[in-house]
Formats: sequence, structure tokens, C-alpha cells
Amino acid sequence: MKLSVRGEYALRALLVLGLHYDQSVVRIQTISEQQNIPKRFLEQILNDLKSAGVVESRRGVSGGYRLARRPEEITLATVVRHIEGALAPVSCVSERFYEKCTCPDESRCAIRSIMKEVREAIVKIMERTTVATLCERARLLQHEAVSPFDFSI
Amino acid sequence: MKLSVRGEYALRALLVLGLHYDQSVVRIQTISEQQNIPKRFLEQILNDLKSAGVVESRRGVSGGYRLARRPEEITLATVVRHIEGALAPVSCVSERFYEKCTCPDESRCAIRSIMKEVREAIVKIMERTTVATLCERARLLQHEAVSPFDFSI
DNA sequence: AAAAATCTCTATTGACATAGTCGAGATTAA
DNA sequence: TTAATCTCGACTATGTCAATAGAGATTTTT
Repeated sequence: MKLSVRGEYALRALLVLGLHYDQSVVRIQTISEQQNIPKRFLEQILNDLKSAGVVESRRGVSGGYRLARRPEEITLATVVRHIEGALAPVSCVSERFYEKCTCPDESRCAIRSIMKEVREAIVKIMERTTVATLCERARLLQHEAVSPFDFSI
Repeated sequence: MKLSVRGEYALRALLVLGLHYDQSVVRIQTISEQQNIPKRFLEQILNDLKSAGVVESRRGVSGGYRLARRPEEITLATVVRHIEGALAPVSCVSERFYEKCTCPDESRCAIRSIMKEVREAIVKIMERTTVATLCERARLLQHEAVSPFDFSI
């Protein structure tokens, strides 16, 4: 039931790009350092996100990456589906990556029916959560961390 | 975000055992045939479930497997955790299989905070769903399939 | 025009996990 | 005693995943 490291890196990178939205582009190097992601690996991932239309890039000396759409428009579901494939725990309940399973009768499979619920629960969260949500939350968490000082004295 | 084939087979096997609860033991062969699971592979899985205290076995001529506890007491969470490990999508939000992640500050990680929600959603379903639930649902689905005839004439 | 910094593309590697197989043994009922 | 079953550990083949690498294309700066 795990997200791959690749998928996690993608989200971390998008968070960084989200925090720099409508500022200048961000270099791979910068993201790599900030997030402890191997640079050459991150290259691949960002390139992949580019082909998904999630980010866009500028080459050359002052090059780098930025979001191709507004942060509110990029859902985690989109990103993870593009990087990993199905969100569903078994592919026989996946909408976009459906595969027939080996059970005797899929239409009356009790496990399938439960797994549909799990899928729904996951998709619901991943579909309503966007890069903008991540950014808000990051700012909030950053603030929370400092707040104890606000209340001192 | 996938369940392994192994995990799926485990659930399918438990469903069969659940449907035979407090009847006689069920042979590996029978389960294997009913559920299209390679027999030697299923052997391993059932043995594994035995060490988890989920099923028990009888050897010899009229041997086979049965549930070691009442179907209502066996949650999907227990089973999947034993076969697969963490239910959480990233191990830094797992309660029983926690592992530190590589992000710069785990305590203020926005992604982690979302993944906690996903984990909660998954755990909630998997913890309330038991082998008994699967059996009920299987019977229901079986019945549904025949019901059109009930309403004819 | 040259140089330097960046992204781009494709290939490759090594480690590990997964699905599945196998053989030989132990136990039990008939 | 025999046949049917579970038991246990080893084995293998395949694939996936994380990561690395090299050579090229593009852009800015000088």
C-alpha cells in the first residue's frame, strides 16, 4: 500500500515549486539540495512531470522549472497517477488502470467491494488536495513552529 | 499504492475459510481451485497466516485449514499488516512500521500531514472490516445476483 | 563567437522484492 | 502400511525501483 520514493520526491519538488509560484524559475540543483533528493534522479522526475503538463522549464544559464498551472489546479491525484499509476489498492477497482483480476467472479467479489471503498477514500483525499493545499499547510506548519515565542512573556 | 498479489490471495483464502466457519477444515487444494490461486504459493501464505494466529491447521488425511478465531475478530488490517507491512502510504506516517524519511523537517512536512489523513482513511476501513464482514457481503452479493427472479411474475 | 550553466534524452546498473516452484519430511486417518 | 495432507526451507526467475552516467541541446553572458 505504499507510494514509491519517486512519487514522494515528485510531491516534494512540486511543493517547492508551489512556494515559488509566480516568482522566477527554480533550478533542479536548488530543489535537490533543499529536499535531499539525488539530483540526477530528480531530473528524470521533473522531466516526467513536464510531459504530464504539470511543470514547465526554461533551459540555459538562468533556466529552471516552474509550475505549468496554478497550484490550485494541480491535484495530488493527477500527480501520483501520472508517476505511479493506479491509486486503487487492487487494479480490478481502478477506474483508469483497470485490469481483470483472477478471482472466480469479479462482479460478486466481496473483497473487491471493500477495496472499492478503500479506493474511494484515497481518491477523495488525493483529488481534493492540491499543490496549493500543500503550500498553505507548509506555511501553517512553519508558523506553528514559531508560535510558542508569540505567547511568551 | 497497491496491495501485493500475496495479500490479495490471503484475503481470498480467508473469505473461503470464513464461509466454512465451524464446519470442517478446508483443504489447500480446495481453496486453490475455488480461487484460482497457485497451490504451492497458497501453502506458503496459509502457513504465514498460521504463524500470525489467524488460521489453524490439521495435518493428515482429513486435514486442512480453518480460522483460529471467530470471523468477527479478524480484521483486514491485521491480515494485511502481517502479510505486507505498513498500511500507510509512506512509512514516516506509519504507527507500527515507522521509518524516518529523508525530508528536511519531518515535523513540519506538509506532505506528511496529508499522508496522515490518507493513512487514517485506509486504516479506518481496514480496521472495521473483518472476515465476517466479507462473508456477509459475499452472501449478499450472491443473493443479489439471483434476486431478479424473486421479483419476476 | 566562445564559454558556462542549465535542462534533455536514453541507456545502464545494482539491489531488492515478488510470484512462484520444488523436494523431502512429518502427521494423521483409514 | 499407505495415501493424503500439511510443513519447512531453499531456490529461481522475473521485474521493478532507485540511482547514476554520458553526450547533446538551449540559453545567457561576456
